[in-house]
Amino acid sequence: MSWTESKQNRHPGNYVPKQPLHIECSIEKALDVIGGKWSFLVLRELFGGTKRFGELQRNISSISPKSLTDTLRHLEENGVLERTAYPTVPVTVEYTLTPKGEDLHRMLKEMKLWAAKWC
Amino acid sequence: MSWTESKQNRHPGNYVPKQPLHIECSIEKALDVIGGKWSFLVLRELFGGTKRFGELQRNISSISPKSLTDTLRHLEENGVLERTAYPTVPVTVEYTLTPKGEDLHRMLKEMKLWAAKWC
DNA sequence: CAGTATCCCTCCAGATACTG
DNA sequence: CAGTATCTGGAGGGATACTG
Repeated sequence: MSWTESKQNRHPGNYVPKQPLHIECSIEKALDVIGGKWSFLVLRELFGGTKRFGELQRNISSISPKSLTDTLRHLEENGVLERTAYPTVPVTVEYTLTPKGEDLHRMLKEMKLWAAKWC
Repeated sequence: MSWTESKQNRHPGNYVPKQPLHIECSIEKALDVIGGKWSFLVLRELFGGTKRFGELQRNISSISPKSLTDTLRHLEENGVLERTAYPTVPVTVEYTLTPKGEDLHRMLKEMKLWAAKWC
């Protein structure tokens, strides 16, 4: 998908950090996961438990199916959620946070605390 | 600046959250501050102390003056850094984190911890 | 030195329509 | 139901040249 590629290009290759590389790389990775336009809204839904495609689409009312798919794929590729398809007719698909995804809660909480304090 | 407006539009108005509004609004605000393409690289420079425009431009080697200006303005508008101009010839301008900006450190640390654990 | 001012162009987001 | 396919506008960002 183009999103992944473009996000990786967000900081052009000729930037050479002077401090240990893993610092900003890891921050960049975290931003890559939650920084997308819809990512944290989807994550927020899933913190409330497993959800299906249609539920997500309804709860995040202005999202298009394309954007939702893109977001879900991106989150899945990053291992923060899991997609499960059941061979019913019609098909049933569920999205659930992985432990890695659940663990994002601490990060988001800090963001919330910061904003609560300063905004 | 168009950036500010566009960022505020990132979540279209017709999305109506079902849980307390301040939760995702605050997360959104935090993301608005650090989520920009260059934001956290600039912030990272400033965590190391006050810097001048030219220093920032040199240290973040691939950034254009336009993008650097945009990023600095955006951060200034959000109150995380302060711009100080000294009437020397030629002009001297310094950028320093505000307490609000310094306080972002906790957030970024959590992001780093998450990535260190899972990536 | 620390920016503006333009131009240009890529490329993603959203809308819409369609389908296994 | 849970997505793809396709088209599109317009913002975002780089390059370059210029300036108080």
